[in-house]
Amino acid sequence: MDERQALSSFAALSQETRLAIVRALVVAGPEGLAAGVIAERMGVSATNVSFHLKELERSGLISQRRESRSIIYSASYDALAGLVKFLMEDCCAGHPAIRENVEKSDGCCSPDDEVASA
Amino acid sequence: MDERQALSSFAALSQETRLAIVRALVVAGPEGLAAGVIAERMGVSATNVSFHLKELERSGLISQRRESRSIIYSASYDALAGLVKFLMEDCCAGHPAIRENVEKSDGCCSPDDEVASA
DNA sequence: CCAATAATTCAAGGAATATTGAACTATGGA
DNA sequence: TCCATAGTTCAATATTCCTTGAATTATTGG
Repeated sequence: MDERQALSSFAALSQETRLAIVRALVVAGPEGLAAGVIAERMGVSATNVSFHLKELERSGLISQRRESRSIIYSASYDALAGLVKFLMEDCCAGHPAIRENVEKSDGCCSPDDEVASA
Repeated sequence: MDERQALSSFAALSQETRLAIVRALVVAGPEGLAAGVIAERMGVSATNVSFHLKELERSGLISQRRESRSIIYSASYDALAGLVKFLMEDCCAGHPAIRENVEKSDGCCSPDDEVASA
């Protein structure tokens, strides 16, 4: 992930609706969600969700595919992982202690926990 | 780190000058850098750097202290670590594989490498 | 106290983003 | 073919963000 991409990703994630969309898509997994479903869940208009989805796609955080009448969006795990890495590298540049801090207090998921489901 | 803080942090990091400032401050360490030094390094006016520093402080990513005539800014490692964690949790919410991916390809710094310098 | 240094705040203009409704495109079924 | 469904694109407006120069505040040295 180069700086331009990171800047664009941060911008994409700095908007409430878009952050919520990314979260929903990450939870949804590779199957993704149709634009209409996303709009409904977020409580925004079709026009508006379309605008935000385009922004997210432009930054590379999500991708789309057509499936019959629907357009299905899904999270780009590579891009998300790349962004985390970018942030970590910036942190570590100064003080490795941060990295430790992140890993120690990680209440998210342990590496060997649910890997079977991937 | 709650959502509001994350949104604000992403917004702060989505601007070229501000991202460069954070990087410089992370490298500078706890001693930090004076506003004037930052302005000079970034090649922007005093007014402009002041604006961006205020934005960064508002989001909690940096903090300031006065030292004689200068105002010294330094990175908030806690906030940065919190942001990394926030992102990781969003990732992991869907697929733990991402976390593995981040850790595997991390060419940044190993936990027991430079910790002595902290 | 006065001048110099270091920075911030204010106000104004310009640029980029976000929101909305109307018009348009693509797909699938009767 | 015609219609309904699912989305997008367009154009206009509103809002927020960025930049700049001028004025202001805080600190130190003479």
